[in-house]
Amino acid sequence: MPQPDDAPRTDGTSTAILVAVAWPYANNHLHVGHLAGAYIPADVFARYHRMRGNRVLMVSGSDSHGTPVTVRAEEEGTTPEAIFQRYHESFLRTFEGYGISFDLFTSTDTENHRDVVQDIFLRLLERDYMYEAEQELLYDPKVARFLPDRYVEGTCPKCGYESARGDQCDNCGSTLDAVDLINPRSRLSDATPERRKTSHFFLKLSAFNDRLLEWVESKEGWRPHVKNFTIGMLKEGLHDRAITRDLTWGVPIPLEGYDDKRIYVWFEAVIGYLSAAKEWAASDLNPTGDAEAWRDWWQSPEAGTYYFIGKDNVPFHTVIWPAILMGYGDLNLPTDVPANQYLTMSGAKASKSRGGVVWAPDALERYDPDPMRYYLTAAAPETSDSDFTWDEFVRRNNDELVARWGNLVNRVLTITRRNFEERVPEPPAQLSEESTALLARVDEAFGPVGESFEGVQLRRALNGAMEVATAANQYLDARQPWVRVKEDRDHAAETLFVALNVISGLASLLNPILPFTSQKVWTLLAHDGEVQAAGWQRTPVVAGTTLPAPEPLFKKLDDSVVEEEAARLAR
RNA sequence: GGCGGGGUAGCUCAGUGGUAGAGCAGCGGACUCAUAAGCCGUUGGUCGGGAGUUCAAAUCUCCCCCCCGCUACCA
Repeated sequence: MPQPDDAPRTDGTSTAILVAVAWPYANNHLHVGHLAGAYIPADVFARYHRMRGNRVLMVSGSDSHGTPVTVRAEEEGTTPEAIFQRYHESFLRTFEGYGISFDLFTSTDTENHRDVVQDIFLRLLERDYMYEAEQELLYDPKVARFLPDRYVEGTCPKCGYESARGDQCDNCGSTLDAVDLINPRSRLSDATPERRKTSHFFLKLSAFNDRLLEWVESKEGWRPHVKNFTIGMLKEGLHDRAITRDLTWGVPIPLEGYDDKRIYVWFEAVIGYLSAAKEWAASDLNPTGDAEAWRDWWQSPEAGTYYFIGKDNVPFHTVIWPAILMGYGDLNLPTDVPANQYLTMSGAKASKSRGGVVWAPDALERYDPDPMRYYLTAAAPETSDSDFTWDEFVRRNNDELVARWGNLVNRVLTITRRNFEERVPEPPAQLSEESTALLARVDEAFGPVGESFEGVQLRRALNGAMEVATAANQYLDARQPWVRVKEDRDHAAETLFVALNVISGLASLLNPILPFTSQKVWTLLAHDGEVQAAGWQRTPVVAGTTLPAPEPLFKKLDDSVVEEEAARLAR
């Protein structure tokens, strides 16, 4: 059977890698925090594995269901479908613009997803991992809807704070139960909520507690905050959770007599990873035409499955989703969940609801995707919250991309073309020691840089590649080809030949992070095809090749950008 | 409150037992091919505080202080 990804391999093996990325909630545009937290790391990881010749399937989709979508629709006097559709399209444009290379970006609003969810629901019910039970919840009679705890406000029974939310008091920090609030009122209508009994399906999470704990404790290499947080949760003990709600917008329950209830998003959305893989396999996007191809990623024991999410999503991916998978059976559990922490905006937490957000589509109107990808990778919140500042963006763009890397390419190509009839010069039969050492340096970098990408230590990978660019600049300064070309042409020829080869290696090393400009470098070196298809290795630059005229890879940004963006943020 | 992450040079951060590191900023220098970019040298830290283990601790243990997040019927 032909493989969906037939890129060359460097080590003779090809592994199925599922790159599963958080499902954005379709109630607003994406901001740079989303890009840094999930989409860019996922894409960098996926592109690296494609270069390695692995079969990558990268999927996600819009989360179309949920109370906020419904509420927003009512505010705007439109339908949840219309809200979801608007932002789904925005997401697709954003991904295209930033080069986020999904194999499929679908949504939870598909028949396929409904079928997959209902299949899982029924099997878990059949296996006694679900049960029906009655519970008492708050109901808003004015809008005729049961209220999530968050949508109830009232006086905190512990501290007397008058605007406590149903789930937690912002004043004293206590965790609350909405039915305990004094003078409760609905945030949807200001009506006084009433208690009503309602029946729901519960997922028996408690049944998976021990298995989950054993599984997580066996995981090596997980980020400390992900692993420790999960273990802590499991040691405290899981409680069963209702997975249905009294709603009409969502996946219907596949049983008679539940027309006014829906399967709730937190159970249903994570299933999207599986339904998206199935949708992809059955679609024209799958070059093999084999609708069962999804099994390569979900059932093969050699496959790797990686989930790129923000830290607020950790419990759903390290506890609930694995529990569902265990209950259903015969499906791979997550290999790793490299959740990122938060990206703050000049010190403040990025938030869709509050201001101070850099919107992803907006930023792309003023800046190129690669500098954004570079900065958001270099400053990614991998181990702790990190801060986005325009000052740092401008500095990294100017000092690192323009001055160190872009200028390296530009200066080498310019000197070469001017002095060697626009061709790659012929090196001597025997390279000097320093030339051999530099070529070895770039070739050997593929090892550790690759390992860093595999371990989702993207900042480390980026630094590993950029150090090679520094070494190349040092080499050039030491050998001064612009001087030697006048007195010892062979010496300069060797220098430039080696430098061009190092640049070729760097284009590949940086391609996962900088796909647009790496391809540009590829073209400037007169290589054929795509850098990605050349594999995870340096592609030799051949003497005698005619080189096209270079043009700058990156634009230098003026410091005034910092004030302009600050003014924009303040609006 | 509980749990988790973090507190290392002016700034952003790397570094999990063996004589404190990078980039930027600052200072000095040589060069001039290149988007006035690149290169060399250099100033600068009692590694949050305290105690302990060890021949040796930023790195392990305990206590304390500070910042951030999570606390699952919001996703």
